[in-house]
Amino acid sequence: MNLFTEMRALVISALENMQTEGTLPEGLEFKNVAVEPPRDAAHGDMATNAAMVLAKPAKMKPRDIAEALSAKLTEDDRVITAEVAGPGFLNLRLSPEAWQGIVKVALVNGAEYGQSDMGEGRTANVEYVSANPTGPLHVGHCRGAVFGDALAGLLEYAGYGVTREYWVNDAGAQVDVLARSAYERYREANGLEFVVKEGLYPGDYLVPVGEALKEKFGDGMIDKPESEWLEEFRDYTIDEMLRQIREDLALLNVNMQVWTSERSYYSSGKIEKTLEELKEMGLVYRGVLEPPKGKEPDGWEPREQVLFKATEYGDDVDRPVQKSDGGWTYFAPDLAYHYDKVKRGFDVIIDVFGADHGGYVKRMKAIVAALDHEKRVHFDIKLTQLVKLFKNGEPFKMSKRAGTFITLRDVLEQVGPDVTRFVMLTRRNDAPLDFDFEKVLEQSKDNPVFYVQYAHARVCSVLRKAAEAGIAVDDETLSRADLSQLDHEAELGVAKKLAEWPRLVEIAARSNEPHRVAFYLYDLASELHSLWNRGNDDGSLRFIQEDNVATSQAKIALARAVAVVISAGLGILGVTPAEEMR
RNA sequence: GCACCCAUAGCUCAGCUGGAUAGAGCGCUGCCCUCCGAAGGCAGAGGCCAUAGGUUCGAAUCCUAUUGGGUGCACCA
Repeated sequence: MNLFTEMRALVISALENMQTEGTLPEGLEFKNVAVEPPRDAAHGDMATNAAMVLAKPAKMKPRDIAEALSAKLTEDDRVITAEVAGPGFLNLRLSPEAWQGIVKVALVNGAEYGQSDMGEGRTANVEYVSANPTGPLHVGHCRGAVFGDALAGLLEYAGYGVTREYWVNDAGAQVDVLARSAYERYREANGLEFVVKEGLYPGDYLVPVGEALKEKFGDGMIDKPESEWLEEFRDYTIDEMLRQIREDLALLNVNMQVWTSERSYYSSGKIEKTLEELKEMGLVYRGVLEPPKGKEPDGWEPREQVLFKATEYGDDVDRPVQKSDGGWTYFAPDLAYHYDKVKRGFDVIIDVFGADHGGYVKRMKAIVAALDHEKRVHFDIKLTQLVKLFKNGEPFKMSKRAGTFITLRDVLEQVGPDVTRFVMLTRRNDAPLDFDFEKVLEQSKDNPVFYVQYAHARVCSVLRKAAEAGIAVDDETLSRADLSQLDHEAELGVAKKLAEWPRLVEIAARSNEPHRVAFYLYDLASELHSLWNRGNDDGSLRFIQEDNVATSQAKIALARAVAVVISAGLGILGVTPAEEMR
């Protein structure tokens, strides 16, 4: 239940009513009529722009429409006043009962309060992390992982059937490099000196791999040519890297449903098929690209390649799919993969990339635009900006050579998954994020993670205290409490915030912005803390009222409803709510 | 050179796909602990939303240009 959409429905039906009465002309479009919370609470509880939106098409003055509409709306029990204001806004003030009803709805529906049906059962594919399996995940991957996972959770909550997917770049030159790097560690495990070779991965994370390879092959591969060991070393090392990646993600509570292997595309013929189809559409040709102006790469020379006509769909240049030696470029499997996602029937496809891959957005969009023949798919790409690490306010420089390279696992071991996840979402995805190892663990009001967790824990504390005092506080009982006692403006304020929750979910889901959930939870927590603090001065605002079970239950119901929403919201973000703070 | 992202209080950032007098935290100023949790609370000051145009009833939000910052730019993934 969404009180805002209900009130919008009320406004629409009032407008239709006016049409049948002849006070408003027929044939108007109500699409842009909105009912929103006002920016300033002094303006009332909700505001509608109906009069302003309709004034022009109806050829009427906004105020005339607003006044007629006002008379209609106040006939409803829930609407106390509907005042015309400003350029033609209609400010609604709702009855206390309307807000008290929200508390009950939240308690009855529990974790489902706020769930939306805007997805209407449509399916969404969210691809994220997709880091190359050539090493452990680092903090940069972490943000993408958290963002993608929270976005997936958000879309689920909004009624989509969500697939979480990881694209494994297990093909191409990089994994051969990985195999050669593992080979050097294998030699080392066999007692030979380890030398850092140009172009190989020097990281010591391959040391155990080298040892495992020694277990497997003994010293038999030491002097063998590459052709004898490359394939087996590569497969083993990739598997091992993927195992670690899976493990790290699991520690972060990220669990992918589908892992799609790039290599499988090479053998399946999917790349050829996709290109064949594009060729039939006239979107593939042999040609020579112009060198980029202003910044000519070293050793540039004109070369004939097979190109995808990405410019046809908004890209800046056409993109090579086949190298001059006949091999596929990295772009070719991407083409086939995205076509595959389209063909798998998803209604929504989302790629989550790091900001350093921003240059790929246009070509990816070109792919989907070209291959989504029915123009059915909603395709979006979200970029996550860099994470800057700090320790006690001091910038923390990462360096592989100095051994200060921070892996995802380092972060999780120091900070834990809940804090990590929440902090990563306290900033818009396209804004850089500062992550301070000390500050994120600080237990103070300045730390949003703590602030939200604390609000939840406080409610749990009230429930425990009330139960000790012999007051029944199960949700069933609370939902039947006499909520009309929640008549104080501070209490209604909390209820009003709760009423915004379903609306917030839809806004966040529509824009694919899970950070909005985190900010909302902060605001909601703030409402609860504020009410709590007022209880310090004004005893009648405390949740537990001595010797008055009925009143206590009403007030506790409000608190519990807050906890229900915080819990649901944290659930979307993949964060466990705290029962108590220690 | 081109493309994409960004620019909002002294600082760090929100801002509802165009709504009213632009918000929060930190910092600053002033008050406040006999209290279901003061690891705080309440209040106040603080703004030309980078700049200049445009679109319209209405712009931080959309368009164009400019300035300043980040990222990326064929035969690597």
